[in-house]
Amino acid sequence: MKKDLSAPTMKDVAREAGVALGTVSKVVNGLPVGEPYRLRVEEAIQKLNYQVNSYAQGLKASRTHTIALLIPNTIEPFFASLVYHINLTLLKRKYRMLLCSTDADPGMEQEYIAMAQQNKVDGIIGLTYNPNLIIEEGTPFVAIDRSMGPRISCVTSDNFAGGQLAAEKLADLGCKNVAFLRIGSSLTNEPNKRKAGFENGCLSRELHYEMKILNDGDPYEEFETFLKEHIQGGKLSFDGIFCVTDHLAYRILKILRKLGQKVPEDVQVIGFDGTRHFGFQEYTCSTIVQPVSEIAQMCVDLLLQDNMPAKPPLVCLPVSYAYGGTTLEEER
Amino acid sequence: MKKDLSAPTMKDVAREAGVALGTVSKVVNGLPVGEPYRLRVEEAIQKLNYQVNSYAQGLKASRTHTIALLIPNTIEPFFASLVYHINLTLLKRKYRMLLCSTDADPGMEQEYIAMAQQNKVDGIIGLTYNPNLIIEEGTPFVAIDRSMGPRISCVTSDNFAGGQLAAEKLADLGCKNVAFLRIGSSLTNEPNKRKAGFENGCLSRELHYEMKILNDGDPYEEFETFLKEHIQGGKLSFDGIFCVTDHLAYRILKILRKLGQKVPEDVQVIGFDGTRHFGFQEYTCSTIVQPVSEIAQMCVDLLLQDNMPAKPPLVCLPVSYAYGGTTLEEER
DNA sequence: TTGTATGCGTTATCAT
DNA sequence: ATGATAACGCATACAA
Repeated sequence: MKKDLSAPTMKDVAREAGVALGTVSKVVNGLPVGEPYRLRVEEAIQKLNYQVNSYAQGLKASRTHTIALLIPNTIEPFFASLVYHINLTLLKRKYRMLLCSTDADPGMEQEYIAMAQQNKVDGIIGLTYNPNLIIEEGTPFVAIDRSMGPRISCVTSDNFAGGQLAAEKLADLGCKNVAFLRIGSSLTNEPNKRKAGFENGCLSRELHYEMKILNDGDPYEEFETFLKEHIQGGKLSFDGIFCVTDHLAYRILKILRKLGQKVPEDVQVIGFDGTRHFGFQEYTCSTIVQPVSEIAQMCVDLLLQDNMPAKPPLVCLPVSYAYGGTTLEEER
Repeated sequence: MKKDLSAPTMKDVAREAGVALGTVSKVVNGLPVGEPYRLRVEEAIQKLNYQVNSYAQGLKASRTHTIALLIPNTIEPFFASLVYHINLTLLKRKYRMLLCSTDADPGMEQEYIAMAQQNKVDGIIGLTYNPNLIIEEGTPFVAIDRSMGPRISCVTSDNFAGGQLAAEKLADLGCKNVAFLRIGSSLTNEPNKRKAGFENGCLSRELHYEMKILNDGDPYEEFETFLKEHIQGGKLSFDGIFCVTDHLAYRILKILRKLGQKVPEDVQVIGFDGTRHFGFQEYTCSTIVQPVSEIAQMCVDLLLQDNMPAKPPLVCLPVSYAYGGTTLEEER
């Protein structure tokens, strides 16, 4: 018996089965083939433990059944969840995922794109921060949370509606004077619309509001200072706070605790994202939940263009409110 | 000018630069080439925006610079952190990562291995649960947290030492009667040694302990029952609890709160993993921290066998204790 | 040192 | 329907 140092190839299978190379290829790809032939080939495949070589396939067909996902990291809950759901969606379609964790570094993002292109991926899904990212004409690309020009679809939550919903919820829950807190990149991106939505919601419900907006790198202490300034005789003038992310809400909750404010009795807090403890447990705070699974599905659908009408420039998916302990319970 | 529907190849570059194919190959791979040639080739590469085709490379060289990572999901913090750090380590070595999220499903794990093999990965890193996982002889494999036979290296934290450390910490912090709580798969794996380590630590410090061990699927309520049974007149008989993971600790903390027990005043709690809020914030509880970055590095080193002596069957990396609010502060 | 030729494993286009 | 043969883009042994 011959020891195979390398894996068996179609040629080996063909020889074993006593048929021609082309026949084996057809069997492997499920093309019509005479029944007796098919049987013999399948037998040979079993016997030799043959597996197709995706690299040879990809070289020939220039379709690799692989996509690249560019994401800042896999650790922050929202990103982690995106990765998980995109992976799941791809798996159903028998696609592989090349994970590209970029740390939100513009240079790294660009490098990873080059890598993906060299790797002949069938497409790229990217949650990126580089405003000047160069994507070659021929590479299908779907962006998450950031519009990147007309050629590229962008998938995102309905951030405006989410902000609005937060305002309405706070109003429904009895708030009279609320605050919007934000920290994040100064780049224009879709999540920025949460602010406008919130303002809109406050206006339509005649809810008084103030805003405190920081940029990445600004010290969180400014929030503490801001809140302190609004405390008179131990009482915070706000009875509701909308934080642009659950992550921020977490930090604000800590500050509030430190300042002796009770949540939700003294002040109610709503975050954004739908982050859960340990991924699958309770919400970390009352929150506007992003439809991560739907976002994942939409990205993949758009990228692979199955039964997709055209290439919509911007797809906004509906968000929902979830109680997470930092608001008063719904009256019912 | 010819419109390229497909990307330029080495042949195009060679023609553009007026040199032979082989010369271009050498330039691309950094092999010695006459300076004037090199210049012209590099110019042509710039001009045509040439990129190597990894698939052609891989087919020829049967090295793909790609590894597959099998992991249950990317959502639970410990897994998410592993993915992140492994990705980082691979990037430094210019390796790509095929992410395989298995949901800890034995069938899926096996399928993903076949996929990885078809994709000619240079190796696989796997945190898997299938006790009968079949890995072909020729595929380099490094396991995390589970020994998989003599041929395969396993990388893990020093779980035994971690358990022991937890016991010692509790003793140092004044505990007299402690409990060990565990839930998880009944499969034998490395983290199971936490129990033995804890027992050992208790014994050597003459610390009285009890255990409550559940298996996956058992209802968490049993922990609540267990704890209730140990409350006499509102007072819990345990003054320290070691939970096998931070995740479990989180749930136990909720139960303790419900039962009116104050942490850390009435009872101190130590978890395992080193989970942080939102990935980068404070620890979710006082905990035994796994050296995730080192684990990642070790896995990759072992897999790629650079300056690695032999193939050690089991590598245990040192853990450390971190204060996270659920124990009394260290006296100093 | 540079150029040429062959083959990697597959698919697809042909005749048969 | 089946079988031979030519690409796919690159690396490399070998000839120049």
